[in-house]
Amino acid sequence: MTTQTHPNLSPLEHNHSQCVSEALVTAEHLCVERGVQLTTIRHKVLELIWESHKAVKAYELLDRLKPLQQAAKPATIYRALDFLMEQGLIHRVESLNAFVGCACSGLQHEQLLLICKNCQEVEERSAKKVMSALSQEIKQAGFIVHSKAIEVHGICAKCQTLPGDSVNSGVS
Amino acid sequence: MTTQTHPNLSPLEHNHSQCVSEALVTAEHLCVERGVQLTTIRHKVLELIWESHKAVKAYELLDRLKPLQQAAKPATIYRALDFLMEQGLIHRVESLNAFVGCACSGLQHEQLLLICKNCQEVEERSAKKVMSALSQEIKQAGFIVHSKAIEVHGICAKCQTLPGDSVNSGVS
DNA sequence: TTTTAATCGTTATATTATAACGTTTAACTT
DNA sequence: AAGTTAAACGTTATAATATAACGATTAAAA
Repeated sequence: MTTQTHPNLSPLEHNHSQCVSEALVTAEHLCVERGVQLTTIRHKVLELIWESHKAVKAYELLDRLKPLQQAAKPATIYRALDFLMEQGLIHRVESLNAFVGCACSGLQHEQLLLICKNCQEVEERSAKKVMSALSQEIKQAGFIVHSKAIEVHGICAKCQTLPGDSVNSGVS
Repeated sequence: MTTQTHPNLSPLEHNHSQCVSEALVTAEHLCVERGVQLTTIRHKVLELIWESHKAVKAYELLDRLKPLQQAAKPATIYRALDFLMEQGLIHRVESLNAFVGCACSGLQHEQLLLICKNCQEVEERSAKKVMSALSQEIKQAGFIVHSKAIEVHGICAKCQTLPGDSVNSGVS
């Protein structure tokens, strides 16, 4: 297995610190390019989100931010999340009311999210064929798109190989 | 324009009472077939949801149920919604925390939802090509699906032809 | 008809998110 | 560099969404 990227997520199975630093460096560059401020708070929140590839809840982030930022309140987190979403640095997982780092920051941004019920990790896929079929369908409907959410829940490849949890089996 | 179905939604532009009664009759039949109880409360909630093709919030339903059901409390609504979702009689719109009647009840159930930001109506589409591309993509990822949510926000065809609201323009 | 399971009533509370307003900090203007 | 404006943040309060828990009632099964 390579250590370059996250072929199938999980801090244990890829070089996660590299994964994180890539994301942070990219975020820093993008914010400079765009003339927007990746403030200390925003940077910290982005780091916290990137601690794993799991979808993370706003109030969980708040709990984890408080030790680093005494004054942190719900608004602190939600403002940071709003900023990070506007900049395409994180995804909101609509079906979980949760958030996850975006590995494709700055590029094509609406992605297929594969959300594992067992390990909570979220895999992003650009799914080009899905996206083009979707664009066609939308065009046929005469609909003007503002945003898309394509979220699939189930069990990821990694968890399928694991024993127990009575977590396997499902519908295609 | 035909009065048979909802070619492009909105109670004003199709025979909505027929649309509703079809949905209710289908629901009643399905529940009998399945040996599950479409109780008075559940039936009322389903009717309320079908009052329009808009996505409707749980607490809005609660307010509208109260006059018909004195004892209604949040749990009353959420229990009914859970039942209706289990039976595939409604969709949960994940990106709005809201609910909408399902016109395809009992059939293939995971659909593309086109959600209009202007009129709040939700158009369901089976989008076969999208679904098959999605299945392929998921298979490639080695992922086992439990559920899918495919939600697109934007402006529906009908609202595009309307004046004002500075609601048009968007990305494909 | 007894037993069991499903549904509902009720109270309480957890979770998620936003509003509003004043203060501080950063960026822009001259 | 000083004054001006806009962005970000602190803070309090509260709105909106959702679930837990437990007893009472109703329906179904044995």
